Amino acid sequence: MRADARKNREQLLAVAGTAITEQGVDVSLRDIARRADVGLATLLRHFPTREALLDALLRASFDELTAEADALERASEPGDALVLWLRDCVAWTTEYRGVTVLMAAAINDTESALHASCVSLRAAGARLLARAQSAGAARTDIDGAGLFALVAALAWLGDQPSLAPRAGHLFDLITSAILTREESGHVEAGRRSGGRG
Amino acid sequence: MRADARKNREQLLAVAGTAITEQGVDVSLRDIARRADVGLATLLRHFPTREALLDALLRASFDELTAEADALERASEPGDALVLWLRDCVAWTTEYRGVTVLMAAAINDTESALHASCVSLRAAGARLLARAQSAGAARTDIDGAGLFALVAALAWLGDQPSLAPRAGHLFDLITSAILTREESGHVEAGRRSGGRG
DNA sequence: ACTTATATGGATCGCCGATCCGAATAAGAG
DNA sequence: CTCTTATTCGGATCGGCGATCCATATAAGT
Repeated sequence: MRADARKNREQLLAVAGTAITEQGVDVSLRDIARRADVGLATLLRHFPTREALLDALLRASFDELTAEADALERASEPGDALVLWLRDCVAWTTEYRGVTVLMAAAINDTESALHASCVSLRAAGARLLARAQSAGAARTDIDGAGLFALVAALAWLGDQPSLAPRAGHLFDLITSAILTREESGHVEAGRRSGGRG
Repeated sequence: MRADARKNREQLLAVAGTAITEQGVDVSLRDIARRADVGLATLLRHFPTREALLDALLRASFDELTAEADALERASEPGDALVLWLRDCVAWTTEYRGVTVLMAAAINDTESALHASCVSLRAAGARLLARAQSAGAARTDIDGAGLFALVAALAWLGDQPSLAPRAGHLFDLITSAILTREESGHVEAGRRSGGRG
């Protein structure tokens, strides 16, 4: 890639990060281009769609989340690991207002630039879930796709200003519904209705 | 109101109903105006915002839902009444793709034309919830606003094509988490994991 | 220094909702 | 039935959006 192209690309990503943090993922692409001292056409050449821009911007975060899932899978009790990871996923989305809707659209759209990242995330969650289920810590009538949907719904709640105040409480309600209290031996791991910051 | 104005208003509502059923609540207002053989300005004079149009279009449905809540409150077991009503609320939103987001925005926005309808709906749910809680059929760590948020999240799930297939199952999961199995006598009322079809 | 492949961004397109205002017209008075 | 008037209408226009085109500018290699 030519040097000026690389510079513009990086400048665009930096500006996009700021703009999206400030205004959410629906921020005007024209605005981002302006703030990056670049033409709209240049932005769109580097990132043909809003999803492509987001993918470039969030891939690191996605990787962190899946890496964290792996770490928790090795280090924590199955039930704990699952709930802690879900909590972090939901908390992460709050940094990027509106990203949940795009992810929900991307998970079944192989054309979307966000598709692969979303699939990876779902897979990471599915592993933690399966482990918890094997340990008898989570109910077995749910799978990775169901878990993804549940997390998406909770993340969406956090995105709606009027509903966000209840999001933490409803997170606890839903996660304790996932963590079985019937078959598991170590029930206490599931009763973490502490806080969620 | 002048006769031609009334006629246009009714024509607009009829066309809007069709268009929204076909394309969701984000359908172009210009499109609605065109299909109603009316200028865009005329549509916007009758309904200054998208919310105003929707309120006029959906008020009857809102009233039906609150009336149904009253009926269930008189006729059914507290737990049953709550869950049946919640199911109907979620099912209703599926007829108007995208309406959930607007309702979530309206519930705390006194300026929105949908505000009053949303508040009424929340109040109806709160009554059913309080009754179930008094009967020991529902957990007491949730209130009307929490219930509204939960229903909104479930409705939103149904709106996302990729997540909708899980919406029914997750509805059962969440409602059975609301219905307490600890303090209530008639547990069976809560185990309605039948269909949601 | 010159050539060439690459990258740029202004201009333009079709779309959106919001608003303005002269033209059309329904409704009431004489 | 005619005339007046207040109401309503809708074409035109505005600013903003993302998508696309293409003449210009420039980095990189000879």
